[in-house]
Amino acid sequence: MRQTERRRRPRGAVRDGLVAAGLELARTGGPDAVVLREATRMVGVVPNAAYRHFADRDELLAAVCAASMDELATRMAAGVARVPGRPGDPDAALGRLSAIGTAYLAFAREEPGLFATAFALPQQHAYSVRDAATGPDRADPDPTGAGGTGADGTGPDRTPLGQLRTALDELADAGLLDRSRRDGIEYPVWATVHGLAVLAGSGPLRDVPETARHHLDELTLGFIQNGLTGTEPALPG
Amino acid sequence: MRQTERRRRPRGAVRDGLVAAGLELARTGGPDAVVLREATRMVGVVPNAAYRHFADRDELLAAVCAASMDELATRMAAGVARVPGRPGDPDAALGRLSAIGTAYLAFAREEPGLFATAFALPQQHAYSVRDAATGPDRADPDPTGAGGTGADGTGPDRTPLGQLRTALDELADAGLLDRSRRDGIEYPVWATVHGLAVLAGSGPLRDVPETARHHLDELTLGFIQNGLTGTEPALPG
DNA sequence: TGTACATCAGTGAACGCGCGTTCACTGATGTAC
DNA sequence: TGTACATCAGTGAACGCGCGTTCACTGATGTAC
Repeated sequence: MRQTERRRRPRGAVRDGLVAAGLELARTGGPDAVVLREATRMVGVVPNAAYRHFADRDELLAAVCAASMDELATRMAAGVARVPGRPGDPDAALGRLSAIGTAYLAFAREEPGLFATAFALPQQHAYSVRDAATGPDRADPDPTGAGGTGADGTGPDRTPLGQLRTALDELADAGLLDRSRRDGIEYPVWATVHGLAVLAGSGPLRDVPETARHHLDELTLGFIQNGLTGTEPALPG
Repeated sequence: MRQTERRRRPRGAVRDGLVAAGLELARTGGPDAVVLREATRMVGVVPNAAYRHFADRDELLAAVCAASMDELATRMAAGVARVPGRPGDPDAALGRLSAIGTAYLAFAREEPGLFATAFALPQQHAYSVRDAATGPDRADPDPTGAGGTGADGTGPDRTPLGQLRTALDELADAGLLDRSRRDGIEYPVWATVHGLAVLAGSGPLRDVPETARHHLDELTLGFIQNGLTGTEPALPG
């Protein structure tokens, strides 16, 4: 590979490569590990070449954060899709809500670096999940929490919060969640799962052994279900 | 101040000063802002002087983390102490539990840097809350989550988790929390409050306006109370 | 009570490191006529 | 279809920065006799 190789890469390959490299760095060491020079090294390009594609390091980090969040959303969607049962079926509704929580916790445990990165908003450059989309269109995370189900013409809301809302709507449709309590309930539920993920991932509970960890997961998902429906969850197995 | 000033400081003053300086840095910018050289500058001492008191930067950070956690514990204890009512009184029990959550959320909101630092365990040097104690003795945070109320002869457990356990015990004593559900319930409750603190502090909900933030707080504390006692919390005001 | 000496806690100078970022450049690609 | 030229996307070299950390030192403090 001499100077003939200068422009062999297809359009956008370097940019995509930098984001992919940043994602690998984030996977290993979290957002702080997303080092611009290291990413260019991995792509096989000179450091300042990155500035053809990003204004600065923070903009690269924003892209990596968005990609991490997209990865989480994808895993959650896959977990939900794996649960059989028609909409309106109470068991299916409970199963899908549980799948959402389980996928969230599994991602945090299996990919702690990416999980931390997904929620590490860069200082300067806001990012939307849309930026990370490889598929068609996505909606913004609605950070104001104003509410609604995201049916604003941009397609289903694939963000974690959007998927949670969908599951809670289904729970209400199935008659398991009182309608009067539906409004805004996604935030306490989200907080509970997120809190456990953080405490057990990088927080004071990070050293609990795996069996106890699983127990905490079930205890917490059970607490949520009880808080929503007033019923204890069925014991698995 | 010439060379005569060389050893004017009382014993331990530099070490304490470094931790205090680190705490101020953490208050402003979180754990990453705890820069050894900057702390020595604030104390008015040459950079390598820090190595008389700490093995390396990480050990300084550990002390600052412990001090941050202690600050949180102190605020929680103060909030609980402000609630009147004898032990066993149901209203008082609910009030103290609520005070714990409120103090936790208030600390996260008012001191985001310290809150992040309290939960940013340094890589190498584990810390215990005992390290940060200015008063007599304290118990360790029991990171294994094995359980128990911490009555192991080391005095009352002032850690956040310990205080939460005390409040939940009182709730059970008052008959508001079913004894069969008491065991381990502190973890889902902790996770819920912690999750909201993180999401609203540095997470995707960090830009919600203050009134909505308060609404989220009440919604979440209400979710917890409902999950524990099966009763909706009384509306304030 | 006074002296000798070990220890403690600071100074001064320097190090290597890797980072983000800027500058002037050059060759390859795509477009207009 | 062929040529002229603007733009794009890379190179090469260098910068200043502040960091954590190490070394040899020195003066002040506390202790033993």
